[in-house]
This record gives sequence, C-alpha cells and structure tokens, in this order.
Amino acid sequence: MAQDTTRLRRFIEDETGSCCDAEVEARLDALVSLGEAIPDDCESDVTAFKTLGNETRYRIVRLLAAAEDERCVCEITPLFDVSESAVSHALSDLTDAGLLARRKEGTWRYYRTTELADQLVEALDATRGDNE
Amino acid sequence: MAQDTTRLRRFIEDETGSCCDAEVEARLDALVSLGEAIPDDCESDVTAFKTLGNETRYRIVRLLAAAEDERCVCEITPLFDVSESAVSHALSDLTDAGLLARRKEGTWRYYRTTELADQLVEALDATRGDNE
DNA sequence: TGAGTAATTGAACAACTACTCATATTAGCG
DNA sequence: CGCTAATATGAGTAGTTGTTCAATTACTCA
Repeated sequence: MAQDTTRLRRFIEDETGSCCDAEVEARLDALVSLGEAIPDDCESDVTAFKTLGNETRYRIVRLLAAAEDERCVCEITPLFDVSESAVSHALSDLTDAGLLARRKEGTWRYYRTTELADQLVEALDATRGDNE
Repeated sequence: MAQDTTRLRRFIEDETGSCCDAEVEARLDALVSLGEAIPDDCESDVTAFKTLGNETRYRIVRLLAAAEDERCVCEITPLFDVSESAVSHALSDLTDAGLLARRKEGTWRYYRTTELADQLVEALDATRGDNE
C-alpha cells in the first residue's frame, strides 16, 4: 500500500468515461477497507496454512481427523517413512499452530485434532470434485 | 510405513496386559486403513495449503473473498507493498492451486476466489476466537 | 503496422524449511 | 539413586521459496 495508481486511474476512466483524483481516492479507500476486513490474527492464519502445507504434517492431521480420537505418538510414527524425530517435530509444529492438542500420560503422549484442523479438513472435502 | 514397531507392542501390552504378534499386526492395519482414508489428491490439498501459507497470497485471497466479486489486477496491486511482478506471481500461484479463477477482458485481467478458497476462509473464521 | 499499456514469465539469489543425527528431558521402576 | 524407555529439542545442511529485475507476451488503437 504505497504504490503507483496511474493504472487504476486509467481503469476507472475505462469504466466510467472519465476520472478525477477524488474518484481514484474513493476507489482505493474502498479497496483498503475491504482489505481491513482481514482479521488481526492474519499471521496465525498464515501459520496454520503454512503448517498444513507439508505432506508429513498434513497426513498426520488427516490421520488424526479420520481417527476422530486421540492417538499415541507410538501409533503414529510407524505409519510414516520419516524418522521418529521428524514426526515429533511435525507434531510439535502442528500443536504450536493450533491444529493439534496434546495430552500426557506417563511417558506416552497422545495427540488429537483441534476444532480448527477439523474445520479445515472438512472444508477441503466439501469442495472435493467440484471443478471451480 | 516400514518402521520399528517394538514401541507399539509395548504400548499394547500396557493397555491390554499382554500382546502377541497378531495384535500388533491388527493395530497397525487399523491405523493404516485410517491413513488410507486420506484422499488420493492429497498432493493438491497440500499445494492449496502451502499456497495460502504466505502472507501476500493469503491477503490477496482474503481481499477477494471479502469483495465477493472479481477485481482487476490493477485494483489489487496498489494495496500491496510488493512489486507488480510479485503480485502477478502470487495470483498465478493461487490460480494454479485452484484458489482463484481468472477472466480476461482486453488487457485487463480479473480474478475472483473459487469455492475452495471461500470454504477455507470460512472454516478459519468459523473457529476464530475458540480456544481449542 | 507500430507505439504504448497491462500483465506475465524467467533467472537469480537471499531467506527459509524439513529432514537427520546427536543429545536432552521426563517418567517409571528396581 | 541409576537404568531404561518415550518423546522432545538443537544444530547442521540440502533443498525449496519469495522476491526483484529484466525481458516478453497479448492486447488496443491510431
């Protein structure tokens, strides 16, 4: 936001036949306030998406979402072709991103999906097959 | 999937008091088939998330989702602090990921969100504020 | 057809990521 | 306590990404 608006001015001229400074201003303001509809915690949204944008982490979430229940780390690890450490890192990142929750019981650790993860997975499945 | 299962065996012993090979097998199979509930186009899911996991791209999607209508590239560009080229790359990546659709009219290009993008944004907003 | 404009594309490179290996933490048990 | 097991954490590094700059395409109109 601090860019050249000559192209936008020409665009408005194209639409309306003419264009004064005030119109460019008004259009920009309207766009900016649309942009401001973006929630404050945009950063955490981006983090959630970024965290799901990796096959190992995404598959862990799908597994736990399908399970509809918590699972122990030792149940999850054998399903993946990466090291135990990599799975542990993945679980930890997912938890930090608010996509998984953890429970300890002795030396075992159980993970389950959060509401956020469930909603995102559901949103994806809802549009699956649609071509738009 | 091809990992050590000694830990899983001990886990089952812990739960049930004892554990034979068949039980370990059965447990693993159950977990594997949960894993197989993961859709085939998992890769495109990961791509969608990865693409939203960047602030520039995410904010473009939020903007267009809030607009509930198409917008010309020249309207979008001035709102962002990156180069025109970066916005164009972002729009292109989002389109490839199935999150935006494009329409040409003369030299102007219009972009709008797809159903997939709308659903994902909505899923996020639906859980906003929840602490789980 | 040629000048001018909107948008896209490709190359280059600093910044970031995802994994592995080694080590640390935490818990149960003799 | 000291041993072992389950998981987590940190450092290192090969590979990936996001941006910019420069060049290109695609369209309009005189």
